[in-house]
Amino acid sequence: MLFSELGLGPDVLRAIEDKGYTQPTPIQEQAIPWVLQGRDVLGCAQTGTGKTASFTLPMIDILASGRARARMPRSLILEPTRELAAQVAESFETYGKHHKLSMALLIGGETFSEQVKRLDRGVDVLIATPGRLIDLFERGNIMLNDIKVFVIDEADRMLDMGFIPDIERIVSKLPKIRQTLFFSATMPPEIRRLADAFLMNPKEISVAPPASPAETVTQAMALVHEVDKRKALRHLLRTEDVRNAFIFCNRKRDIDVLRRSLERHGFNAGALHGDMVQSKRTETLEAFKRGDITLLVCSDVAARGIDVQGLSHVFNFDVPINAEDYVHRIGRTGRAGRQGRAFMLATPDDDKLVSAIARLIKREIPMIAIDGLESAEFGEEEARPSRGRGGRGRDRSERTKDRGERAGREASREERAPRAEAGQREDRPRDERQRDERPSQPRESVAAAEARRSEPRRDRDRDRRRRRDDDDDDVAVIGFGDHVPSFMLRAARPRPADAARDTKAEALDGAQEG
DNA sequence: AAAAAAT
Repeated sequence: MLFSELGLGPDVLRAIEDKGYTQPTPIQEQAIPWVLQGRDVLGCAQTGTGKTASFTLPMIDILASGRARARMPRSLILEPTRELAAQVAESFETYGKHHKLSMALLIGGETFSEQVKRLDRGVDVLIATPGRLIDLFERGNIMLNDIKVFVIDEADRMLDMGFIPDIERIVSKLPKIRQTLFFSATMPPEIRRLADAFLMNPKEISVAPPASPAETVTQAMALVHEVDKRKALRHLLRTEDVRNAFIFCNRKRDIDVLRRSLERHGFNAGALHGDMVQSKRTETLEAFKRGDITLLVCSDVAARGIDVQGLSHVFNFDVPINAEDYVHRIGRTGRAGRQGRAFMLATPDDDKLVSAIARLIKREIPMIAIDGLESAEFGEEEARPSRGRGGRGRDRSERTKDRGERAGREASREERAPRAEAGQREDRPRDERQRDERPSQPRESVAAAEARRSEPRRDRDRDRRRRRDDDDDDVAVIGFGDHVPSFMLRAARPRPADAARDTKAEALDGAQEG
């Protein structure tokens, strides 16, 4: 089957040809003729199947043959993330280059004024993430009365992200008579219900997931101790022939730490996650696509759908919490028939997550050893320097139990005479002991006291992590020994209330407060 | 054990 047989107009075909494509993918082959006929489509397809072009190509054709009324937008595409929205906009630009269609990319994190200006000039296509679209609509900047083609992309992910109420609101502003294209990688009952509500007599299309990563991506996993992860990663980066790679972390706060660590060791790394300002996100992704940056340390914002041509490697610095995310992450490489390689660093604690992944992909991930690193074993206790005492030599259930009991002890102590149980204090880390030297506050409820107590502890841990990163990677800092720096006994950013209390406490020097 | 999205 060729693109030229699908009923697309000559200008779109020319753009496709310019791009060097002749054969449509299965989803394009199945969807395009129906979309051109004006039918609603319910498409079950993952990213990487050529789904985006399956709606942009016919939409360009439809829009080209129609006319805008009072310059109102005639089509709307909703995407779950800003990067995906930007990618769809690129697709419109690529395939619509022989047309005079105008579009607006309406995503958060960018200034309103540019988007509003564009809307005022009149656009044919809106490509948006839900939040910004609603915002602009409520400010009266968008008319949705003339939307003829509406696309919901990645519906299951929208569901995961809690966007469904937003989508329902948006749909309620659209004309009842319209064409709706609805795409989802999976069809759980809630998604099916949603589709029933939004679509009219849809043509259902389902394509096999893209060649499962198992076939085009060579996978491997190293089992290492938490403290050795960065070293293990560096070893892989040096021994593998890495052209460019995504390095996935589970937590945003770990991303920049890892990026800096890589940079210190001479790697060319950027970062991408949802807490960065949008301009930086865009800039970084562009630099990565150009090859100015070769390593991109990222969160799952980049796990799905982001298409970087010819990505050679994916590294899972952390084992993903959801098994499906593993498939999405490694699916960034080995695309379009190319070979890709995916490595994962697991720690002894990741036992269950790794088996869940193996179950999902129906195969074991081959285990490799890293030269010069002691390899770890599943089920082995993992040293947790950042937790202070109680990490080594005891298993997790014991530790958890201990923490629970300790919390209980402290709570009851708070209720009774706070200083009475000196004997038990030796069980606790020194910094906590010292905290107790402060005057107690009898009127504070137990819950409030616990909340107050746990807050500085979080800040302490954060500081400790920062310190570790400044140290040489190979040196694990375990606890503080006998010295507790005074700043550790305060919150890192004292709120005015805390500060006041602390000063007061010092002044009273142990006296009881009323 | 997390991340994604409006400000």
